[in-house]
Amino acid sequence: MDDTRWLDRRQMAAWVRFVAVLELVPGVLDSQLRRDSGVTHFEYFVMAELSEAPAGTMRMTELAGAANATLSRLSHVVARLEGRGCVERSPCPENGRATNARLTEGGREKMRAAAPGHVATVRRHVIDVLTPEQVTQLTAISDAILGSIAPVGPMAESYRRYDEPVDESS
Amino acid sequence: MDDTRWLDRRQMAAWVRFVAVLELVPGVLDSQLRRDSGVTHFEYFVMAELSEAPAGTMRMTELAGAANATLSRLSHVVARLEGRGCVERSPCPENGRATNARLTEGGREKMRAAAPGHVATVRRHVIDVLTPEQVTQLTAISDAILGSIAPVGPMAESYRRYDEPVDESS
DNA sequence: CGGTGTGAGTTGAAGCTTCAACCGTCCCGT
DNA sequence: ACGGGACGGTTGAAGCTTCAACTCACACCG
Repeated sequence: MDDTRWLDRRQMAAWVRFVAVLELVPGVLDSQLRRDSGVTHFEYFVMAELSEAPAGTMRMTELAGAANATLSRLSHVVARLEGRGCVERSPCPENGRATNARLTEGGREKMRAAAPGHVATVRRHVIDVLTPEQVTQLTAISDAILGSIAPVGPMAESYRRYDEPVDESS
Repeated sequence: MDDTRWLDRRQMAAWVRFVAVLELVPGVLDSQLRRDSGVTHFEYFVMAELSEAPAGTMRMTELAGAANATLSRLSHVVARLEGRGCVERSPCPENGRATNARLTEGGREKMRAAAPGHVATVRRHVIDVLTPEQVTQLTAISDAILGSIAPVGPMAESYRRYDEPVDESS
């Protein structure tokens, strides 16, 4: 009847902590950004992706992939950002059903203002509390987890963006 | 002016993936549980904590700590669970301002039904895609991150619950 | 052409979380 | 004994995400 393979102690130890991280970290990121810059972490991340794209422009679907979000969620968020003048939408000339989102100068300015505080938060709570080896381990662990979630997802490639130009293992 | 220490390539590689994990994993947990058992992951987790407490009972504040949530969020969720007959609330006899939450038999039944599918999901997307060493690494990494978020939080201790020894008494 | 199907986005409602204000209880100093 | 805090919890509104339905455009088949 019950052939469930339950988690053993070591696995539970990892899982309860990981769940806590999943619950708490987003809140920390959000509250720092909202308090200091009036944006959510997701809004920030979306604008960050746009800011790295050529001409600050991306198709909605592509942007959704890059931001790990559904098209619906992205659509709502971009609508909000557009209302605040951070982003502009325009129909894609080549493809009548597609929409392009572009980061405005105002949006770029907001990013410049928000970035230092955000990076500091990321360091304080994640990067700087880990050893360099742990940072590497976190990359591998995240890759493994993501691989099981988005087997051949459209974004699989996009994570590699910051990988070592010259692959040298230690 | 700008003395921000930006993230280097290795750090960015870790961060973008970690952000993706933070965005995607909760959705996976939620949708499996909602589809198969009609509960959110947070509801499940709250009931799981209750189910391990003596008499299936905990004070709201204690439960909030165990579930990594604010009291407000917990209060809303427990109200929902109470409406569905999974949990019961009663004023704490010893302390007039405290409230006890207790898992009902119905709630316990729901847990029994939901647990196998949930554990399978946790394995499929997290535990089983990692090597045993990575599971250990994830524990340490999560601990480090949590330590920077809840410096001396009330829960700091509760994560240790599943640590090594078999010294569990009830 | 017309028809069916799929891709790209948008929208509105419903649900959950967050935020701030609030109420009752307990503790403590005077 | 009493008035101010602090503690424990609840509540309602506002905000964000999810879900399902819907629109419009391209594509391909006959």
